Amino acid sequence: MSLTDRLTEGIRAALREAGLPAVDDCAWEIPRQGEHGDYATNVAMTLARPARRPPRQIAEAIVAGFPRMPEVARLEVAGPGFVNVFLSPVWCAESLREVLAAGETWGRGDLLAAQRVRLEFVSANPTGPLVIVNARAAAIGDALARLLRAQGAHVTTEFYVNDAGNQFEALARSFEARVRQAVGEAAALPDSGYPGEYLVELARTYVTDHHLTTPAELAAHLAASGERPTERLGRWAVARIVEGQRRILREYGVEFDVWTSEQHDVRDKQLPELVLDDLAARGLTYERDGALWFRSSEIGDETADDKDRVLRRSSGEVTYFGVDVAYHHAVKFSNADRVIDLLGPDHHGYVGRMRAAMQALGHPLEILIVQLVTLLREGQPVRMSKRRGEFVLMEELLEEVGRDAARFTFLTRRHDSPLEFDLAVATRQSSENPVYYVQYAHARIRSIARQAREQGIAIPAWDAIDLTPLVAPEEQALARRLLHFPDVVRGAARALEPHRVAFWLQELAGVFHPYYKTHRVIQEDRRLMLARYALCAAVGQVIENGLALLGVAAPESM
RNA sequence: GCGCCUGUAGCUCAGUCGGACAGAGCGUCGGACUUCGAAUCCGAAGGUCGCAGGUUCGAUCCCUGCCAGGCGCACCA
Repeated sequence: MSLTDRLTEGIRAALREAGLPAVDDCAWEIPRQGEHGDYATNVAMTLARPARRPPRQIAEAIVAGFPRMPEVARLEVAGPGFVNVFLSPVWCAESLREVLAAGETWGRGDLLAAQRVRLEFVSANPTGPLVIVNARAAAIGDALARLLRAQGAHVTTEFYVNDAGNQFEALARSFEARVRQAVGEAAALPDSGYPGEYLVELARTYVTDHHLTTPAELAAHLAASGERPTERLGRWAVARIVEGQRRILREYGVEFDVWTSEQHDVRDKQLPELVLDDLAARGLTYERDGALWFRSSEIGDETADDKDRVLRRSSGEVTYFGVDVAYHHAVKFSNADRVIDLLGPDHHGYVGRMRAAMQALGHPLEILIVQLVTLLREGQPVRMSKRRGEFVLMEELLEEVGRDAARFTFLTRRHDSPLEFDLAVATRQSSENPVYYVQYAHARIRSIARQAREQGIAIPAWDAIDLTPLVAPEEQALARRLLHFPDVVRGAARALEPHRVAFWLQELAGVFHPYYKTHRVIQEDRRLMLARYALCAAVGQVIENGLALLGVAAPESM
């Protein structure tokens, strides 16, 4: 049971004692002002109406009837009726033992125990290299997976490769034109093609790999395969592009459990036809103008769609929407209790119909929109458009800014807030980036351990260390802050907001650095030294745990 | 026209379930290295929380309207 749970029990006991109405839960907040205590609750104010008594009077009764607990030094009534709790300094110092004993598990919880979660993110189209917004989605998605796992969830991460339909056709035809050009043939890009330079390079690789130098050789080569040339070339290009995306993500520290091919795993298995029949049997569709429509506008709550959507075109081809509905129903929800999709901002017009379809099928789909990244270089906007072939690659971001700094930067913003990212500024300031502030605190702590080893100082087991010398305000502040960590992780997991962890780590480092500056660990007073050593070890452990949740390294030295 | 997101310090952004005096980083200005790492620390300046109403003990937060910026509104994906 966590500290706040125990405090809530104390409140409930006090309410019983005073004959006041019971409460299920109790909102504990950490006051900004130190003089308002370590924890505060407004429970007396919320009880004022049902109990028909003034809030301050209720608060007085709570304070009078609160049971004695080793955690709590004293309580007081403040302001309009807050109950402020002051923790016992001795108990706070002792609580470090719990952090040290828990080690890398400190911060984990069971909020989502045994829950099966399917989490899809990035899922960039296989029409070119990954760009900045993909890096943002990857950082957020990966951190979410780690957060949910830390709360006991079984998470399956997925990258969905949209290698079918019109988009694939456009890519395949563009690539075919580039290959033909590469052997000297006069071939024009299709109107809706992709003009980017990368396809030119990829075509060059293709003809080199296959030892093709003339149009005649290319023609013979394509004829020999027996496949439709566009199809063959398109498949080859997609495989190469997806492999490139996977490689960059791996360098970024992001690995997916499942890579799904729309062509092989969905269309070839006839899932759309099966699910569309199922939808029709449930009366959720109708035919009009030769097409099959989904009754989006009639289904679901007020957040649902405002018009009906086509599932199967009059040509007989299933739409992207139809395929997606089928895949979510037949695969994702059949293997998971929760499905979370991270989508790009260009998809938010799509959310309504998808949510309506999932509601109709009884599936609680959760969709997070990762907002746009506006890329700047020296304050000037950089257009990101695959169609114009003018964009900044995720690979360049990793080279210029680095993996840890990039990930941390993305994780210090809410996912639904548009982000401005100035490459030049990020590069110039990289040594002052907040991520290094946090990492540096960790490296300093490890440095203390190295120093102790070099000086031959023996560190006993944590149990054998007396922690009562930790009475300085800075030491108490650090110990109390470490107690918050499990609550922070739980809150971030519940809200699906990893940025809370990133901000909290900066605050922790912001308390540690001044402490380090003014309080020496290694010193003559052995009792004090060991107590401080244990405190620093606990801080280092929590920084490591927090950074691990974000997929950022906790270096031994920098 | 309709829908979604956003509007908080010069810039980039936090602000939990409505709570006490509005927060950080960067930038600016002024200081601190013979002691475990100066990627650090100490101090200062910097605010009409877009605007106007409403709800209530209390609103940056919830509701309504307006203004501004971004994005989306296909038998595309």
